[in-house]
Amino acid sequence: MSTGARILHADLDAFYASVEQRDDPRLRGRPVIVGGGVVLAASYEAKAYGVQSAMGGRQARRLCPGAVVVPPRMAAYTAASRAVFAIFRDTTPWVEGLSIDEAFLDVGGLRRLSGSPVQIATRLRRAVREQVGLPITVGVARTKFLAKVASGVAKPDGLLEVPPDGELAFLHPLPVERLWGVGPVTAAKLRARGIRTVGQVARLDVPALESLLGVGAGGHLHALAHNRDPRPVQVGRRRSSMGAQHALGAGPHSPADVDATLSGLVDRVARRMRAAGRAGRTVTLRLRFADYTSATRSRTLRRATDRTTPLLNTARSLLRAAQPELTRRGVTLIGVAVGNLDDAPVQPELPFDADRDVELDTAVDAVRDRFGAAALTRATLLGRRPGLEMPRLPD
DNA sequence: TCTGGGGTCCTAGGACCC
DNA sequence: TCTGGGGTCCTAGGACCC
Repeated sequence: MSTGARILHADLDAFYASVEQRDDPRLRGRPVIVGGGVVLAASYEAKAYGVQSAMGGRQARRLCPGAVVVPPRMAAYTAASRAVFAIFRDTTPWVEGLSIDEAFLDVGGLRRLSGSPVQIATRLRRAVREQVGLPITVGVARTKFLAKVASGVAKPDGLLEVPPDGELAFLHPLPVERLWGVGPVTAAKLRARGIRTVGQVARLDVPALESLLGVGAGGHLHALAHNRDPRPVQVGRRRSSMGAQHALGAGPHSPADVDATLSGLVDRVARRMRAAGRAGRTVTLRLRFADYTSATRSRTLRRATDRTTPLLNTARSLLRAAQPELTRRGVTLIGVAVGNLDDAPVQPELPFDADRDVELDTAVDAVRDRFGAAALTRATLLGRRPGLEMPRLPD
């Protein structure tokens, strides 16, 4: 068992923009911005001018007037992502996808077969370049967290290994913003205490960090600063929610307009769920108001569904309840997400399942014996266990 | 700096169960 | 009649990531 660096974090560089440059030679070497109203991705030539993801389009154009702005082509990005992930899975069966353009790979058991992790990473980068035509950066380390930090430091088109005996020397000089999980809010709180580097975080004790950031975040950050990250690479993770949202203009928007938008969103999500063979139980309505505050309203159904009608009815009912607030505060964004997605989407018809019946009967009897609860019916038990669907009830 | 669209994870209180 | 503790589920909000 190797305890050395064995985790790869592979991350495509400026993914959408790189696909555009690959497919249109005229864009190569030029600053490219993907997206219209907002920057979805910027090529490294554009980033040199200060253009960043999530930046407003107007500001981006001001920073980089020479940029070529292209609309997104999601189908092309999806196809490129599939090709790259095929190379990942060709490298090792232990692949944990994080998003459309990055993944963790555990190559710890492959030394004899494929060479050292750095050799494997080198070949992986070459394969992605030659077969898909895209630049990719790989971080190599003993933990997922450190591999992710390493790829961030090595970008773009780089490869960086953090050797196990050099972990803290690598980590501690870095600015806290490099830590995965430290965003603007946490960074500002730390900065207010004069804490700028990971090493400074590491010198704080847990109670100090917890009082500053809360119990969860404080403990988490303390562990990361000391490079404690026991999480294994997880294969076959599935998403737990699917959603769609749409930013409306400044408004005002009539209830009919909002409802039409809502219908379109629910329809889109429901179609995607059916295409993916997933069903869900929790419908969440997301709202953003004119002052950019936001709110969510959710309701959990008794049974999972992938049907448009019940999902839309639920979303509409949440919307109706929030209507006064919408009118008063002015709605600027509306979103719908379905969560609690089934783990077992392919649910064969269940005309009869003796094992389940016996299991339930036994459970009900045991509860009755112990609590003498005459009111405790089989139905209440079923209601508490949504995954368990009974085709028939006794009595 | 006036901000899209897709997600994950965490926290906290209340209801409810055992 | 009052009391205790552990656990899960639901809802809402928030931080963060790409």
